[in-house]
Amino acid sequence: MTPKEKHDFTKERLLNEAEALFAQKGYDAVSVRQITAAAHCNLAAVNYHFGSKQNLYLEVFRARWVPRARRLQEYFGKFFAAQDSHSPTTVAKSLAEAFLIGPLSDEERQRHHQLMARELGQPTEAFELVAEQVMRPFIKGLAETLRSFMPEGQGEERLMLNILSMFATVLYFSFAHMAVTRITGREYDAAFKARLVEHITEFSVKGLGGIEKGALL
Amino acid sequence: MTPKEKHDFTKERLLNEAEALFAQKGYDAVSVRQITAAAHCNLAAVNYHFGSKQNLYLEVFRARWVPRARRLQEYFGKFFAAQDSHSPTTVAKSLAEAFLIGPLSDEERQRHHQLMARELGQPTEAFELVAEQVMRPFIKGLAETLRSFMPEGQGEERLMLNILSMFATVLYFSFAHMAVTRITGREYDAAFKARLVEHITEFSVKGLGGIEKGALL
DNA sequence: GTTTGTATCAAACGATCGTTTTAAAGTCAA
DNA sequence: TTGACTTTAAAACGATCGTTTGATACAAAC
Repeated sequence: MTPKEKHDFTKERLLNEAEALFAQKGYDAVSVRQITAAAHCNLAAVNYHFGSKQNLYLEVFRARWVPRARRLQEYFGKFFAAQDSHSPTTVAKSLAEAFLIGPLSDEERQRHHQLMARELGQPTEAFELVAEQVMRPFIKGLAETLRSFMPEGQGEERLMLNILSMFATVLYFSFAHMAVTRITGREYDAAFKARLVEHITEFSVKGLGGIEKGALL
Repeated sequence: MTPKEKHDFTKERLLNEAEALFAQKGYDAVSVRQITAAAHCNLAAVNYHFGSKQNLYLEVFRARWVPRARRLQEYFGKFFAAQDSHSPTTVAKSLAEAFLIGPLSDEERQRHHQLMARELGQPTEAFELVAEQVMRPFIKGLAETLRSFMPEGQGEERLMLNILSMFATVLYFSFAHMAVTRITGREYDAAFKARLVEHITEFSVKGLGGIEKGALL
């Protein structure tokens, strides 16, 4: 194994372990020593490869979180396009499907949403990255899609609130995974996740459906 | 000022400042020195009055969070009782009203929801306290109220999911305050908060309304 | 006036933090 | 084989962490 390959592997192991630990415990609760121990490398590796702990955190978003978010958005796009009809309901269903089942493993999904939730509650420099490169374009696209189902020039703000509420619900059932399990007594097996998709779709339809052409109010 | 009074004041200042800092930055990101500096008392005061930093955190929930949650629930109960008719819609409206406007100052509300969000994402011993003493009884009461509007013996799980989704939405718009402002460009003034209550009520009605007797599906 | 108990204080404890240094091990080109 | 360069390693840096100690101030009890 060449040094360059070893280098790359070490760097990637650090990114993986760092992301898992940051998602699980938060930035301050994780030490560089924990990360390097989990990645089976030397303590100094973080500062050698990333310059600082803070920059490793940012790189986790640049190299892991943002690409994964793009994969999620792609999955959503394809799932939505595959629906035989398009309406606010199918938008909601596709979103729930992508974010709660989708292409990610359970562990990956929870990492993803926990990191997002931490940045939502206490934005750092990483939030700028995520907001500009991922959230804004995706929300903009969603809004354009949904706008075609509503009367013209009406309720741009309402549209935004509904989109945010959908994300809120989806995010909640991922990042509060453990708490939901403890409150409801239900495990997150395939059946329950499918049930959640159904629920979130239905729950979201009113907000979106209220802006559907000719929908009953 | 007697020692006992001085003691009490110090202890309460510690609880106040600790809660604010824990909510704002999280447990690990706050040092005992920061807390005692903010409370204008000696470093040793935390261990003298509370035994440890960890126990101070727990005491924040016992002495501050839980009582405030009870005030919120009382406010909800009175607001709901004051409605001239009762339906899933008025339940949703009362919840949004209590949690987004209600009896709390903006700062208090954000503290409250940020602490809750942190425990939801990463439950500690404090979550047991909150779940048993606050969440379970409140959710149980809500479920009983809502059950009277739905067909018998149907959708107990659906009821739970809808209640959780309502809390998810309400929580989101409080704890992600800063992020929502940066994404939407809207400040959380009185007008926007009233708009949020209206939105959340409407957004939640489908899930709850779907179980309303004779509701249109 | 002495004792008792409570609260606060400065100071220091050992442990751990993020980071830096210095040396060693390795590959690759010349 | 030499020299340049990249990566890993052990050790130590100063700073800060949560906690403990011992002294001091002071009101209340006797």
